[in-house]
Amino acid sequence: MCMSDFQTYLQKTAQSIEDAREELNGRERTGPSVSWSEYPITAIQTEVRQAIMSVFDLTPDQLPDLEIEIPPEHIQADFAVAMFPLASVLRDSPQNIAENVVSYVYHSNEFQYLASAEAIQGYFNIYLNTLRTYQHVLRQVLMLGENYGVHPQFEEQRIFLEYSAPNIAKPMSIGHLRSTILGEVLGRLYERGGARVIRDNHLGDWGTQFGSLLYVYQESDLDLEKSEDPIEELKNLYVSFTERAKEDPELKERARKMFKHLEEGDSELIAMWQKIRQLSIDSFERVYEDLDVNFDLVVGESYYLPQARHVIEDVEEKGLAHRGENGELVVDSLEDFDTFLLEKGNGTTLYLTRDVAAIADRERVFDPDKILYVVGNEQALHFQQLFGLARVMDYVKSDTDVEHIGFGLVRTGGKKMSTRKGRLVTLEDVLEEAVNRARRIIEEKRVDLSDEEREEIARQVGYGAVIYHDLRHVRTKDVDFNWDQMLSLEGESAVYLQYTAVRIRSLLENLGNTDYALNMSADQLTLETSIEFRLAKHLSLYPWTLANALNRHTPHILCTYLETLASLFNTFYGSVSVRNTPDRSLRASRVVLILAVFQTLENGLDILNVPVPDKL
RNA sequence: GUCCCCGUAGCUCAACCGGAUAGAGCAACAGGUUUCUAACCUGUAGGUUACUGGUUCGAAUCCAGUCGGGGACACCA
Repeated sequence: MCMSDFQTYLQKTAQSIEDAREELNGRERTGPSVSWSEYPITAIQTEVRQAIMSVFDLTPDQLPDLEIEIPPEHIQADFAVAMFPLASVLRDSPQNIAENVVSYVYHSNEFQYLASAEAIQGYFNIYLNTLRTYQHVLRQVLMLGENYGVHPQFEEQRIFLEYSAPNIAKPMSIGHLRSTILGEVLGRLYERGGARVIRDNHLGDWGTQFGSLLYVYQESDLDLEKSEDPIEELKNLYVSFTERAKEDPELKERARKMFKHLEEGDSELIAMWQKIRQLSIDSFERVYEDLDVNFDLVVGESYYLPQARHVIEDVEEKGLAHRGENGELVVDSLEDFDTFLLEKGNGTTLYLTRDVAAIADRERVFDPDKILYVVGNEQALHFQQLFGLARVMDYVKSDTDVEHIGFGLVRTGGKKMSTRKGRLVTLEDVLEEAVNRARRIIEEKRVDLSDEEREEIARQVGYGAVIYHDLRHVRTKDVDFNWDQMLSLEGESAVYLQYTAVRIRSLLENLGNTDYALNMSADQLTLETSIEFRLAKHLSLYPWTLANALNRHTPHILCTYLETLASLFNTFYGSVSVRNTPDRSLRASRVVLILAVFQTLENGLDILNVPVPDKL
């Protein structure tokens, strides 16, 4: 009977997993399907390939991958393609090849977008039909609206995405933000790529640390019911324990024993554990709600305890492991890395044991095409061991991609943050400070607004700053935590993008009714300045940017893209007055342009989970 | 000790994962608003890509070594 509480918990969790599976299977799709061929940028690429194939009489198979590049500033051309990969195929110099293609384009009238071209240093540089490109790009953006950028890269695939994964009984640190935000954004990127994503918050709710915690908690006079901030109190208990354990190694042993009792199902300990777990989940929920982060599944490590026992049996049975001198189970070395433990000497499970069980369960239940883990780089070895063992045990199919999407540490004072060592910046503190800083500025700038309006804006700007700071850096590099830098509200920051979006919205309001612009057909669109064309050209690259960010699992590519878009728009804004454009059709065209910019900016910010305020 | 990641302008970062004269923001300097939001725009200045060698048509990017910083390594997660 003593296991009954835990059994009930296991059953309820199993049911929630089953519900998620049903929901996933029933999920129609995450959005409409948009094929690559609908995008002008793809059509441009096709024309380039067509030209090359015609000139040299090649079949598509013979054509190497030719990427369309954006030429450096001193080159006038709109796009460029390097001919170097063709040189070995055609046994000719890149420059000659480029010249041949240029001459073909010059004499041909079969192209819609390619207007002219030039050959420079082995590059095939193309000049687009400005007007037609402008018209088609803008039309496409407005036609697809919030679906502009959707592409079929991972059409119909199932992606199992683990992220956030905070440890219970501790406040979320600024380090958890990286996993939480990266995971959320990657999920959204996959959905734009046509995938069905299952988001799993893999709670750290089991392990020897709870032996430690339950030990000090029992000893203390802390009353969780009456505490105002139970999580903070529990963290303090935990920190005090690790400090004492440093002096007194005996304490560690007691913690391990306590954990053993927990794993054996001691009903009193289970009850305490459940209470602490629920309190933690409640406190996490507040943060997730604030950040607009949503999970399909919240399953902790604890759920996999029974399955982890089976893993231990299976591995032993397969003869992949041996017992060490204290009875611990040692997995023999796999591939490139050394031996590692799967069971402790006292018969309890490890993080890795439960993770192996978890990956097997995910494969079995969800049959995913990919299983992705958004977890810090410092756990790289753990995932090597996990994936290695899961493969040899056939817990994952050979055609299932498993990948550790690692990210750099958030360091404080040049060192790793650590709860135990008291070097911790909590996420809630950071978000609060961010909102405070934003509030101070908005109170100065917009005395005309009500307190409620300013509070809402401060929240959106503050949260946006924190989220964006994390996203705009290359994922794998470490970042040093710095208040001023993280909460900077100028230059390359979320507020620049938010400001630009609000500026466009305000501009549109100022122009009154713009329905006439929406009703324009593509061939009525016209342009006058080079900045208008540069904007449209940049808009055309948005779908590729999404695919690129997705393939490399690096949202910062999208950040850079949006910053360029905003910068181009602000240049346009500074040099052209839409309202005072005398020519009616040119004015209407400009309205279409800014609508398209706004739409793309909004689509991108939505993926990055950065809110767009009404005013600023 | 072994393994992994990183080193780019004074500072914080990019460089589409081998391509053309390495780009932005901040800070500095010089300008711009009686006109659609100046949290903005325009311009100037700032570099031996830590160092040394190698690979090739071509290197910040790949390889080797050196220096410097960070991280992971059996009963934490």
